[in-house]
Amino acid sequence: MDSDYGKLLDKLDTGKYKVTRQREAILQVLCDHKDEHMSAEEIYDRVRELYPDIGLATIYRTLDILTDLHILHRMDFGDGRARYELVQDKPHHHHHLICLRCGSISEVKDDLLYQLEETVDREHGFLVVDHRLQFLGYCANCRDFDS
Amino acid sequence: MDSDYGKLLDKLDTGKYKVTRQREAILQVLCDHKDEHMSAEEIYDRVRELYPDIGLATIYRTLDILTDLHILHRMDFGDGRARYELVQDKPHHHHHLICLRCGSISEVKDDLLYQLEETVDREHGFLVVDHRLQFLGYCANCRDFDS
DNA sequence: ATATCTATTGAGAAAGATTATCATTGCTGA
DNA sequence: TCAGCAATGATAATCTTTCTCAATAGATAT
Repeated sequence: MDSDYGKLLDKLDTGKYKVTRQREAILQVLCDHKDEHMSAEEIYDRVRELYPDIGLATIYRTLDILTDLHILHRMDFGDGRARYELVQDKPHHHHHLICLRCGSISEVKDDLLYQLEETVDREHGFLVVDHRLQFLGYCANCRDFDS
Repeated sequence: MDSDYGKLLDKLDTGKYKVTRQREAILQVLCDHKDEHMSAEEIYDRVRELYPDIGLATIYRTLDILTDLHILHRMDFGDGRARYELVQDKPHHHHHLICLRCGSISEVKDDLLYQLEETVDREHGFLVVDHRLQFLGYCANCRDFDS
């Protein structure tokens, strides 16, 4: 485990921000659901099991902070709400498979895009710092259904 | 020109939908600004120059229809609003370069992703029907600035 | 042309996610 | 203990998009 609860706490506790019980609870939830791509609302629901009186605004504020600290990645899958994912220590580039039927989101590892980024730099003078690649289609469970 | 105003009108006039003056004005604007990636609000502002009394709801409704008819592509660049692009006759796959400084959006043609889609099918059983690829970085004009 | 039948429209309300406001709470350090 | 200040919770506000509904306008038959 390269980003368990203890390490996340350390990343947050750098003097700039206080380690409060609300923030601890949020980190705990993120850590317990590493592989899901939760929305703010989903995180909110789960944090309230640990800290029932937390406010939604605190969730949003904390997610902003964690994103600034590069503890979290904010992603947009086009469903009208942001989703969050823990940043891994080794920045393994991966892409997302979004099922158009059941909405499931899974991942593919891949680094094939480096050559493409070079082309973009060379031919368009565009300096790439990040990319987003999403495949839309039907997952293994859904591809054999009609509708 | 493979998708000028006349052709667009024909695509809309298939019996399922009526060709109204509002819809004509919207098609005109889309046609006159082919290479921009306009939001609904931007389209609204431009259509009002041709048809001042049009309502915003009509813009949204028409963009929905045009998207259903595959005349338009709805895209999400993560800035909190949908953007639209005319579908070209030949489906040349292209990706978007989004400048983090000035917000400009330009395009790269590329088909390098086919092999990746095959891999995704073979190794994950995921049937790809579309993809979204966006590069984030700094365009030629902005890459030499500090902030 | 006229009447008729619907699809379409415009205005405004409503929804849903996110951000801003502000009084209150609770650390922290002298 | 007290002062100072970051953090919090409740709620209002914002922003894009969708919904509702009465009024309008296009197409067709007369």
